[in-house]
Amino acid sequence: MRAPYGLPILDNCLSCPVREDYLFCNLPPAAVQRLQEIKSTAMYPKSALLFVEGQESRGVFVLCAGRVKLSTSSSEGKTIITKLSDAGEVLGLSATISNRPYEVTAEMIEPGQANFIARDALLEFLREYGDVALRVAEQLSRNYYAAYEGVRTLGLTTSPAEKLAKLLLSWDTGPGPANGSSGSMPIKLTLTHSEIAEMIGTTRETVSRLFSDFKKKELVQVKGATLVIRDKAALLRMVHL
Amino acid sequence: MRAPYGLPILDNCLSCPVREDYLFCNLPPAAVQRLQEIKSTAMYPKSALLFVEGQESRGVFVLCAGRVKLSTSSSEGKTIITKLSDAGEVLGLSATISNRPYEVTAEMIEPGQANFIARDALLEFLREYGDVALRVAEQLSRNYYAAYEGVRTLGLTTSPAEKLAKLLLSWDTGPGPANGSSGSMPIKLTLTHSEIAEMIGTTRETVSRLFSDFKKKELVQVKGATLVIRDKAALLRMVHL
DNA sequence: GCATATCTGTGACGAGAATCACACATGTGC
DNA sequence: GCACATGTGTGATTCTCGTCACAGATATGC
Repeated sequence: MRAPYGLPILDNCLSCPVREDYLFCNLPPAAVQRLQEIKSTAMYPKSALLFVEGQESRGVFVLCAGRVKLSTSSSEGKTIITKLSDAGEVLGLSATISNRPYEVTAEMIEPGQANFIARDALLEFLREYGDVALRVAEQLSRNYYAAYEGVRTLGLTTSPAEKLAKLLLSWDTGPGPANGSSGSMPIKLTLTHSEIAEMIGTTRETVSRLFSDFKKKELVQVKGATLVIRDKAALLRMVHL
Repeated sequence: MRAPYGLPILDNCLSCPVREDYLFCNLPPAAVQRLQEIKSTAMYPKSALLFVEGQESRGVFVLCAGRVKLSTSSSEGKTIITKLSDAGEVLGLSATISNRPYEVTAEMIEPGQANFIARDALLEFLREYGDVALRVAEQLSRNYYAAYEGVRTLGLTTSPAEKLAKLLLSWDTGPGPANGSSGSMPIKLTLTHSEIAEMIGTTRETVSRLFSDFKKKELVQVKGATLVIRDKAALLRMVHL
């Protein structure tokens, strides 16, 4: 097995490297064995498409390494990014389970690796391991809540400034929720301004201007692709959800 | 048993008056019997609240008669209506199943009747009747798709005019999808302009002006609380999703 | 049927974001 | 290291839509 795109192949890709509460984690050994049999692993370069909006759903992808952006577009070419997914997440689940076309497009934003599980094999697997089916229900419920949060953000937020503040805060992996004060961990900016605009439903220029504003007001600090939140409290004050 | 609010009590409230594909329809007799035992029925006047956003979830409501609006608000008082529910629908399912607080507020917009099923009884019932649990998963998936559609509408639609056109079309129960021509069934307007504004994320004044525009352009015709779509094709042309 | 509350229509005005245009910076591949 | 593609910053301009204000129209309750 080759390892294209300069990445080592991960053999333990289903062994839940990050968190313990992912869909296929902590399963009985027999189930894990079965999963290993029905999955197929592939490497993907940056900007590879795992699946495309409207395409007949074939199965689910379990992301092992790399990051994925999920997006949807109007016929007029306007695009919104609905979610960024990290290693461990399962993509295409709702569409596969309910046998509808993929509702979003999944594109790698950095090179990575994913396991594919075809629908038929997955359904059979779920029939065999009932408790995993329950996990699927929970995951679907999480999907719903995530989409619902999107509705709240898009529907209740007035200004692009507020949306950007909310987005930056959602990226913040600070020292804990109770710490409303200033400093925070640096954030690696993997998205372009255009993509950020697509996440908050505004234009690229507006995002540029907002970053200028935020820097001027010393809310954030940007150095290359690294962003540091300097005044988390002020950002929180901007968000009225 | 009294019948307040001038409405007769519906005894066959779980017998699926409208469609056959609702959650608790076409169940085996034993399951129906069990449901009858664990449900409790109540009448509600207009603007009664079945449950409130943020409130600890107690169980689900099966709407028998009347209509309900589901909404969520920001701390600043801005409100969006996420959905209007009709008789037959199950309210509060996601929150109850995943044991989270209700994510929306459910308010009667006309007097009606609903069956309440407490969480514990529901979960026990689902454990006993596994195929109903599957139906629940399907319903959750539908909830997800509905919320996802909301994201698309709010995120990809540019103008309030387009959103209103889309909303009116969604209310249209015309002679079939293939008929893109003019005439359509009259629509009973149950919402105020303020509420319509809350559905499409704009202001009351803008909705008023849009209706004026639409009337002037002979897209629609309004007489009292009755709205008729006169030029469906033109409305469709306005919607670019 | 009258009084009061709620809803609707419209004008004037201004803030703020989209659009267009272009210069400059930063990558990326060869 | 150079050329080209991609990304970023910023001005000038336009225009939509939110806000405020108020008058008239409908409901609603007593």
